Amino acid sequence: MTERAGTKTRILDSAEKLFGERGFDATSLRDITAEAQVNLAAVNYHFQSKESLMEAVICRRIEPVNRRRIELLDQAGENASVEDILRAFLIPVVLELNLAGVAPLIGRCLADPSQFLERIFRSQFAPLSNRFAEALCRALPGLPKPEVVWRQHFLVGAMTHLLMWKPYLKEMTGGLCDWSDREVLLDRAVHFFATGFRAPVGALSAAGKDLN
Amino acid sequence: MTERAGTKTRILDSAEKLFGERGFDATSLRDITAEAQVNLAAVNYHFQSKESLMEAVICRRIEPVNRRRIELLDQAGENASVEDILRAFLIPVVLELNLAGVAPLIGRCLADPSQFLERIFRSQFAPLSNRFAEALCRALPGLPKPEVVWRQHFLVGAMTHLLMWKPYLKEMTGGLCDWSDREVLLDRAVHFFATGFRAPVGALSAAGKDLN
DNA sequence: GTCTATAGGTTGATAGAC
DNA sequence: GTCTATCAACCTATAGAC
Repeated sequence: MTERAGTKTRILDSAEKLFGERGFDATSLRDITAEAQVNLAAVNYHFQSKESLMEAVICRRIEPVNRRRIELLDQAGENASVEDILRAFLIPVVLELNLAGVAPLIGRCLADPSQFLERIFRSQFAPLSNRFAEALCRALPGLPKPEVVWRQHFLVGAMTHLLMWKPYLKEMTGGLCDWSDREVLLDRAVHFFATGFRAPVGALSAAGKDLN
Repeated sequence: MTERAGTKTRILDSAEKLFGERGFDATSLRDITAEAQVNLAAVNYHFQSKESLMEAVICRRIEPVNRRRIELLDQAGENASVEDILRAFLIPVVLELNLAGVAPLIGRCLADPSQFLERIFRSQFAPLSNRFAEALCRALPGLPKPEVVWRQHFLVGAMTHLLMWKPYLKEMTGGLCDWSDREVLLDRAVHFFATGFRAPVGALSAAGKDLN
């Protein structure tokens, strides 16, 4: 950390930062090498192509996050509550992600449907989603699987949005919301989504019309 | 509709389709003119620049959606329930959006934080968000405003994700989820988020640990 | 491993004929 | 309003010296 990092690492770090800030297509290899203060050709030496670099940048951050999620899910055991499951899913990104630039990057991956990112998604996220869907079905035996998967889709969307707009959130909300206390944010999200997940299926939304 | 639309309209239609499918940066003006079967120079004649075209494409779809949201919110009245408010927010996109290509486009706008789109966001979404935040605060008097805005952030994220991945959702979920019945999807989303919004604040998420 | 130089293609934008 | 032709800038990727 105190020493100047190697060329390969510096390329990954700069690419991570710029991909997260501007998106993949809007970031050129020249932007990256300028930021990393390395030669342009070094990118094609260490990585073969821009796509390979993108994949390396993404997997470097997503793999440990998803490994950790599975680890926490396993720790929660067979009888995990909805809260336990949601915490296992959210803690690695909301609480444990140390580098500020990583959040927007992961958000981009989930927010940019393209042929390339779909491939990444399938290999990195699909198995994870299945594991969590199973756990949620066990914790909520009254809920049909499609309902669980829909609600999981809502959860992933909210988490993605959270990550994507993290740098802009404070000014967007006039200072009302920010990421300064991650533990509170985690509790807030877990509480909100656990309540939603526990909503009994079948009740028409209009049913609440006369409740308040 | 039966007649061949004007050049300007065809450019807007094609740009809308391609921007939604591939994103803004990944779509070139040449892609658009090829799809629209018009000359490249026509873009710079009818619109001044690519950015102006983007703005025109976005505003053409978002303005009526947001106008309709306000209209439905006003119709719901002063004593609107959470469900009423959520329906006013979601109906114009989930139920009333007729063109298939519009959904991914709107998703992109909310999923691509950039200086340019932030400007669009501020002008198109910020006033709307404030109106809905006020309505939600009125419907949920026990909830502090920051909590309402956080939960609104979750809602917008889920809706964005819904729109973005609409074309891929069915295969992503192994056929479990799709947009074929929009009314059911609307009810599902309204019910889920209304339940979440009604969650009493202050309860620690861990409190649910022993509930099931 | 790192550099210079450059190939080969694409981009957004425009000038000027019709 | 619509076209052809073209510009200058940018891109990714690579060849080859050191």
